[in-house]
Amino acid sequence: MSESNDKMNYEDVMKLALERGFYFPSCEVYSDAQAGFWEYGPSGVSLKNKFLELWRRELIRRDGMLEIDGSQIMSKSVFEASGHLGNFADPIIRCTKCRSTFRADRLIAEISKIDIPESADLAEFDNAISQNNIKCPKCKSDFEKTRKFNMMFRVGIGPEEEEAYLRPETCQSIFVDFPRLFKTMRGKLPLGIAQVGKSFRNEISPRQSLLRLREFYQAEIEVFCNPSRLDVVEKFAEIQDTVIRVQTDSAPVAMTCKEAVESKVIPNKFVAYYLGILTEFYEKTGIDISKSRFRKLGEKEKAFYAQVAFDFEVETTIGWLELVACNYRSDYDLSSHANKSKEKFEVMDDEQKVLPHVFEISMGIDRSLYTILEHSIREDKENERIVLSVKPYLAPVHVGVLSLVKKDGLKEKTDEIFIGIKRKFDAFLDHSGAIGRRYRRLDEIGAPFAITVDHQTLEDDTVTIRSRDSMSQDRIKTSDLDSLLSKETSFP
RNA sequence: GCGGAAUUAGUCUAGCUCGGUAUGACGUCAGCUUCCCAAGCUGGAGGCCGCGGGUUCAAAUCCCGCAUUCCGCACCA
Repeated sequence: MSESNDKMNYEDVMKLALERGFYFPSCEVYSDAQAGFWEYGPSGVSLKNKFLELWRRELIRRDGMLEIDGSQIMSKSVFEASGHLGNFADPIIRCTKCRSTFRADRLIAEISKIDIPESADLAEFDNAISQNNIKCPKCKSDFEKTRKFNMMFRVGIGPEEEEAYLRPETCQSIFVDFPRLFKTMRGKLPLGIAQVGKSFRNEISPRQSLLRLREFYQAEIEVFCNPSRLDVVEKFAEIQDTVIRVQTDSAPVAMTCKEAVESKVIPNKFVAYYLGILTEFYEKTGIDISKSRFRKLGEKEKAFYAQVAFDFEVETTIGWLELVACNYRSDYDLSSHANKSKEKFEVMDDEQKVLPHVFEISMGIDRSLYTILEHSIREDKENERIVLSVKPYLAPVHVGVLSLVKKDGLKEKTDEIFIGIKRKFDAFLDHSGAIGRRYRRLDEIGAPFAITVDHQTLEDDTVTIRSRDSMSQDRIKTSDLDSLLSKETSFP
């Protein structure tokens, strides 16, 4: 890459997304469209599908995990057991005058130094506020009564509107399905169970398109393990020399997985193994790994169910973005569901009956796709073009099929070549306009190749194939197109 | 949710002060031209000016409400 190739920012990605069909606001023709909902267009869907195929290859198949597809609406009991009905709700207070909203527990703690657990009875907050004479910090007025704001979307099922919820994370189906899956799929610990799907959170202020949505995609992996065998990991050898970047305090430090375990930065080989294969996966997405870190979360930052937590974050032009939450959830989930449902969640491992612990790799797909776009898009000023230099196997379009000119039978020959490859590859046929313009369009959606039919094609059945990044062209036989494209666009 | 700014075609934008149904560019489509990198020529499509209400003979323009977007704050599993 020469120095004229400039990296681009959030605005540039947004513009590309709108103009080229990656993503755009949901319901935009109606004025009552709600914030926090976005649609993927054709280019976005194609990128997402390929990203998920890579995820399946690099994590699911590599580790022999099971993938399921659960319901998005789940019953009240699930979330009573999971703790989301109690803990996913914040006690909030609103000023009667300026209508500013605050977290009741945090404001009380800040002003009067009294710690009230956020799950406490609402009256406790009201009492503390009146006894300590707490007023709105902005306008000094009184507060309304404390109320709970739960970030789950409630839905009513059937004519009686039975209480149920849109899942706030996909993994709860994995936990409740675990006993059946372990039995019927002949499970053995450690066992990874994965799921891709939508989750729903009623965010107070959704922002920045794909980065904080109310309806979003997660790809979650829950690895069930025997907590006494966290350092007995045969596969560890595969990734012991893989370099990961870990940040425990001020700055990320690059180290191999082996070093991370030996220096106790990562608590055990089991966790290190998964952080290792996750890093290898993200390297293959084309995200710049030198701008990544596993940030170890402090006590206050961790989710209510997590014992140890690392966030996989990547630096972008709008700051560090959390792409994956890696949580060691211990037996929090399985024991909660066991207690609530009275089902047995213990399994046999090595002649020992255990209630498995869970290590979770909870990936935000939308944010990952944004980051891939931002790290791939560049302005090639020398050639006056925007190029999306994504990995060929992730490109929304693999190849453009162009006629140099429309006449003299070139159009027909081009159509014929297009028909020959369009089922196997994401190919885009284009006859209209100047050839340079057509190349530019393909550059913007990241098509790694363009094949062009010219007069010589009619004579010797060869075409030129142009590479997106170098703009250089080679002449090849049409009979070699299939094998060349297969090789160049295949997953690593 | 609070404060500030904004919202005009696929994208960017002029017009708003001082009311008379909208400007330009890029893009897009068709044709001509051109055998290789956003060229040129001709022609076309595309806007209830974010939504709703008010004032007025008349509203993109003035007033009110709402929504969305962006920037801060707060929140963020």
